[in-house]
Amino acid sequence: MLDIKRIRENFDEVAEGLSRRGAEIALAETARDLDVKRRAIVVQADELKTQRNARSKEIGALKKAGQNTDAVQADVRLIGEQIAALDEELRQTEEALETSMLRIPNVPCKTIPTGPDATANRVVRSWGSTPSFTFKPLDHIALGEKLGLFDLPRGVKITGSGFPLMKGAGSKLQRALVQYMLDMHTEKHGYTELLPPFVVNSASMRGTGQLPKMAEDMYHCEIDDLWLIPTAEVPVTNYHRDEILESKLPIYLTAYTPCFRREAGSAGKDTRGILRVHQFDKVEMVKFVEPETSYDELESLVVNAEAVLQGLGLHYRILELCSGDISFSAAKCYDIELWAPGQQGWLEVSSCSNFEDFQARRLNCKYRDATGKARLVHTLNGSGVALPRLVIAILEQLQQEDGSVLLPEVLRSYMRGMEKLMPMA
RNA sequence: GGAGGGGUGUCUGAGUGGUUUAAAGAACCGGUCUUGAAAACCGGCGUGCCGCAAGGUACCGGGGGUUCGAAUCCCUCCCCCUCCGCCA
Repeated sequence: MLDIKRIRENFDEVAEGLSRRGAEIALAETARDLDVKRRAIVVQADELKTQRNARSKEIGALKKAGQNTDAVQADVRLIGEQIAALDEELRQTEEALETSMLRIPNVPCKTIPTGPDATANRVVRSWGSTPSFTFKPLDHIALGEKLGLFDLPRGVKITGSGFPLMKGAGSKLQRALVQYMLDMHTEKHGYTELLPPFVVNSASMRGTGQLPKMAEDMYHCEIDDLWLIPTAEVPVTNYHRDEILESKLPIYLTAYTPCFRREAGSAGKDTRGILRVHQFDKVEMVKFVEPETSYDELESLVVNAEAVLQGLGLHYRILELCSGDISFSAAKCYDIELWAPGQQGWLEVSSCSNFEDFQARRLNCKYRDATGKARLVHTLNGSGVALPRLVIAILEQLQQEDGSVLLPEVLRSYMRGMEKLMPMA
C-alpha cells in the first residue's frame, strides 16, 4: 500500500510512476478525493467528541452534587447521535479509501527501464556459458524418466495434474538441494533459518498482499478459514507483522517451504513435466532493512541467490525488470533465469524484489531510527532458489552422452557420495 | 471437542459505570551529584489519525451492543493457562 500522504502531497510523481507501469491513474485520483472527504469528517467528529467528553464530565460532577442532570443528558444524547452519524459516514469513507488504496500498485523505482512488458527487460549480466553437446540434449522429462527421478502419472492418480511425485534419487536430489541452499544462506550469508507453518490465516495473507487480489490463485481451507502458502514469503514476512522491531536491522531470514499455487490460467503451455506445477519446493530469503539501505540490500540479495547457482556451476543470467513487468508490490525487481538446453530457453528460478515500505505499511512493521522514532521498515525478498526449475537446469545442463547426469561437486556430500545420476537398468 | 480461569503500556501490576488526560513499581533515556560508577534526586518515557502549531481525538486481545458516559456491564470471536476427552 502506498502512503496516502504521498498521494496527497506528490500526486504528479505518483501518477507518473503509475502510468509507467500502465496502471490507471484514476485509482489514485479516487483515493485523493476520498482522503479530502475523510479528513473533513474527522475534524467535525473530533470537535463533537470534545464537546461530548466535556459535558459527560459535567454530568458526573452534577450527580455527585445531587443535582438534576436531565437537561445536560438530553444535550449529550443529541451530540451522541450526531457523532454516530458522522462515524458511520467516516467508516464508509475509510472503507472506500482502503479499497482504492489496496488496488494501487507500488510506484516503480525511478532508475528501472520503462516499458510495457517483458520485451523491455534489460539483461544486467550473465554467468557461465551455454553448454555445448556432442549429442542431442534431452529435456528434463525424458531425463527424469530414464533416471527414474519422478513418477508424474502416479502424482496425477493420487492428487491431480500439477502435483509431481518425486522418487528415489529424484527426491533425494530435492532434499540435497534444500540442505545445500539453507546451509549456504545460514552459514555464509548471515540468514537465520525458519521452518514456518505452511498454512496461514487471512490476516497474514493480507499482510503480504496476496489477499484480497489473489484469492482465486490460492488453496483455501474454508472450514478453518486458513490458506496454503503460495510462497514462504507469506509466513516469513508476517513473522514481524504488527511489530516495532527493537533488535538491530538488517534482519535476514530464510526458509524452506513447499509452495501451493492454483494458477487457474496456466492450462496449455508449459504444463508438461515439472516446469509449472501446483506444488513445488522453494528456499526463500526475506530481509527487513532500514530505508536508506534497501537498494544496496537488493543488490546483495541477488548476489546471495547467484551464489547458489555459481556453486552448482550453472549458466544463468540476471534481468532487471522494466516498469511494466514488475509485480504489484515491487518498486524494483531482478529475475534470475537458468539456461535449459533441452527446451532451448531460459527458466525463471528467482525473483528478487525491493518493496520499499509498500509491504511494511500493510504489515504494520516498524523499527526505531537513531532518534527513537518508529518508522516503517523496507522489506525485500527473493527466491534462493525455486527447486523444480533448478532440477530441470541441473538435469539438462549437466547431462552426459551416456544418459547420466553429473552431480555438481557441492551436492555430493548431501547425496551421500553419489557422483552421478545413472539411468535405470 | 468439553469444563473452568485469564488477556491492561517494554515488563510487573492496580483499576467492576463518572476529573482515568489508565495508579504504582521496574526497565530504559536525559540531567544533577560524583575522579568514575553505583545509590539518591529531578525530568522524560506507547501507537495511529486531524492540525503549521497549540492542541484535539481514538486505542485496555478483535468485533458488536447497552448507556448521557464503558478498561469496567452484555453478546460474539481469537489467543493463553489448568483439567478432561481424542491423537501422530
